[in-house]
Amino acid sequence: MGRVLDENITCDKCGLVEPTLYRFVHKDERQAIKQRRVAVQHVEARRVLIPEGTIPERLFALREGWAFRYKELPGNRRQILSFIVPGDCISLESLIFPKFPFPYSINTLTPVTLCTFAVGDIIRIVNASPSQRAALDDEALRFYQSMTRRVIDLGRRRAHGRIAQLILELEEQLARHHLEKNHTFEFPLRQEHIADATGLTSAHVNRVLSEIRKKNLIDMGPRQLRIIDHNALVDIAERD
Amino acid sequence: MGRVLDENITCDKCGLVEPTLYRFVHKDERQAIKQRRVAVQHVEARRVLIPEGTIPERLFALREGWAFRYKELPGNRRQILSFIVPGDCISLESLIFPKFPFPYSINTLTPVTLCTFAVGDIIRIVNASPSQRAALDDEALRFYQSMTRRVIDLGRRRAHGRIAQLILELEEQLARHHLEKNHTFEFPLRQEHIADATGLTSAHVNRVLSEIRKKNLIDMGPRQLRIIDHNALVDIAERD
DNA sequence: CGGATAGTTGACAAGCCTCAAGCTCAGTGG
DNA sequence: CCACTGAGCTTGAGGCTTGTCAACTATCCG
Repeated sequence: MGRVLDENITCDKCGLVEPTLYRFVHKDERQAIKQRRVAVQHVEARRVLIPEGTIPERLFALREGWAFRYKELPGNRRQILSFIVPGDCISLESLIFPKFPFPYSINTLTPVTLCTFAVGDIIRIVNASPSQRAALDDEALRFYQSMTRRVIDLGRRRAHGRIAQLILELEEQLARHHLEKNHTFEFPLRQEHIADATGLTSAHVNRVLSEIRKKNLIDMGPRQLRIIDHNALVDIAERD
Repeated sequence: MGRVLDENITCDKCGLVEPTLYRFVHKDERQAIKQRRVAVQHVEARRVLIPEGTIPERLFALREGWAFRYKELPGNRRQILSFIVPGDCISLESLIFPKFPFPYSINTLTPVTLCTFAVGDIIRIVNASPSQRAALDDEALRFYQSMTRRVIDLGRRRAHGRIAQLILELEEQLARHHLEKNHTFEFPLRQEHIADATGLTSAHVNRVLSEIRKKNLIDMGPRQLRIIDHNALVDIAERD
């Protein structure tokens, strides 16, 4: 699953040291975590990182690229649960719930660079201090809140609201990792991904997206998105 | 919010000692938890137990009756996130995430009897032993899995599938608490509740439910439900 | 018996899906 | 340099699922 790179890629050069896994670990313990790193890997787009049903023993920290959690259903249906962006911890779940058999899979959305650790090692390090544990719990909380919002979106909002909500949440998620500037950020999702996240079809996503663009609320460049009228977008997200 | 009963209602007489809060606590520590009980309360149906935005300092264990987590949206919309049945811990979240401002409310579905504790007390007791903490983590895991399933239902299933899924999950939830017998269990939900949980309207829920009943898959008595053809129901839940 | 609550049903409309065709654009190989 | 290809985007016609609204019925409870 992708080749193991040489050790020239150091954690020190990594622009994402702060936001990723390291946020759970005190500065003086970071040397310890670096030494635990098992591998640094590149993986292509559209590759399964964690197949449904497995209990991962490896923990991945996402340095570059995007991934997503999803479940496949009979009849060519697919539901995307959440997107994973640079600085996020893939399989965060296995830190929170060791021995958790994933009821969904994780897939790469773009080519990806990730650092690999043993789940047990990290759990031990994180649990060593209450404040590190608290940082992890914060992340778990955000995760839970995001699932809650998704249930609400899917249950009680229509296409426009769901899509606006998704865009706003991605902006927020990226902003937390300092990957957003002037309401502009990387946006590698195909319309099919938006559809599978919002419970729609790509044809309908297309229609809604065109509308939103025609109203000059957002601008979509090549793999990039800019929010032009933030307030109007929030309005749609809440009302629709 | 409901009157405080005298202390004649003892934990010993409580048929739900095992499944409720006590499941997180070793047998020899149960005396300790009993002494922490702040109150035993009756609350009527349709009363807010925890309003959106609050950080509960009280922990409720549900002895009798049902409740539910829900979020209200502009335009008379309401999304029910999950149902809480006898033996469940209301505001389980505040054990897992202390200082968690609820992004939704909790309401009684029926008249309810609940035991009240201080969140801090219980957290201390539960964290005192790894196995107690593990029992809580198990519960948190189930909670997360159930949210995941709901996202999948709402995103990628249609009315029949969502409703079948809801019925099956409730059966499972009640069975865990030994509140199910011969595929029969208490079922106090109005069609409106089913609608708000599945993201449908009560009119449509009615149509779908009638169909399912006409096919003799389930039987609905007064506040009671019996699953007649379990396999067929599972089939609908997965395919639809 | 009266009043409230919940369930049932029908007609119609809206939202979204399905399917399919055509388009754009970036890559690829001759 | 250009045709070819494939992936993704766009658009349209028609149909299905579900929503909306309203009237009616059933049931419960005091």
